[in-house]
Amino acid sequence: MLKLSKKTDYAIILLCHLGDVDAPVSAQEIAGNYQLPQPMVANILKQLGAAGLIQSVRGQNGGYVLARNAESISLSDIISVTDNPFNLVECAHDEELCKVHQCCPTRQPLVALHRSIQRFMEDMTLSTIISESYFENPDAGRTHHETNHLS
Amino acid sequence: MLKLSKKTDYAIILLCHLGDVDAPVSAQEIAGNYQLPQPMVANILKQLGAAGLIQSVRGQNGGYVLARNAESISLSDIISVTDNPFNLVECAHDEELCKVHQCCPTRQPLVALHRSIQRFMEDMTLSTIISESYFENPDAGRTHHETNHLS
DNA sequence: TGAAATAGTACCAAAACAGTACTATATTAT
DNA sequence: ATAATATAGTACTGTTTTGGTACTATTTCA
Repeated sequence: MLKLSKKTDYAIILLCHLGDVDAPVSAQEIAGNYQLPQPMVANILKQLGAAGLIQSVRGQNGGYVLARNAESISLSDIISVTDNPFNLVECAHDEELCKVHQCCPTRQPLVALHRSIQRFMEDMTLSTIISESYFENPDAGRTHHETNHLS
Repeated sequence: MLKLSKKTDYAIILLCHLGDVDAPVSAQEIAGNYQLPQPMVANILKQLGAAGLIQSVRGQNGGYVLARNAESISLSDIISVTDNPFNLVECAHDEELCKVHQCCPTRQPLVALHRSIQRFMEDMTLSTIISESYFENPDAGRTHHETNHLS
């Protein structure tokens, strides 16, 4: 349906948080902070860790920190982990998958759209996201940031 | 999962075909021509008709024709019918849906991505799609265009 | 040694997707 | 007239994806 999954939405929130803090942050801490389901958050963090976007610190007082600096993590990287590799159309990556790419009316423009989105997501880094997120409201300093997001 | 549905993929193919022909074309004819499931094609055409993108001609020798010229039908129009109105993120359309838009780290960049995609889809018209589709292969003149498309 | 973390899976319910089927109605050719 | 060929409208269904939970094992620190 051409929309991002909640997993991706959550992942961006988690990574933004990690990008703002130096010490390891635990799944529980983040889940509580944003009122997100704790097991979901834990699972997403595991996935992000397995993908190498974040690094884990095990044991008590453990948690997660960014594995690389926020400038080098793109929206595309995140979506690849939580939403599968981006594929607006199958044939965008492998021409062979479309048996009739020579005469297919949809291929050309859809691949163009795919590339346009792809490029946007590659240029949009975590640090950009963090710097663009605005906290201008009076409650910005509170501990809890309720989030009610993607469908 | 950030991909287009088959319905949308099919719809584009159908509309491209209608844009190339003047006389009404039946669901059966198109289904046979592109090797697509006939009931699916029929349903999509009904939906496109109900949405006002195409006009129906009932009775024998009936079928469908474009309701407006191909320049005035955008990819956005098509997707609205077959994929629901485009909503990368819920809050892109109604700020009130996000209880905490003031402090939500994802809102700003995701709305930017949403608008970027939206704009592309509005600028991409059916006539552009038709003119950009290439038929340079030797079989282009054949009656049947097999299509094996989106997942 | 116990508490608090992550690691790795496996599982499940609900929603969306892809496709089918059925009944009714309209138009045309014979 | 009437049979054939269309659309109109809608309801149904199996499969896949999504969103979320649960469980067991391992690591680390106090």
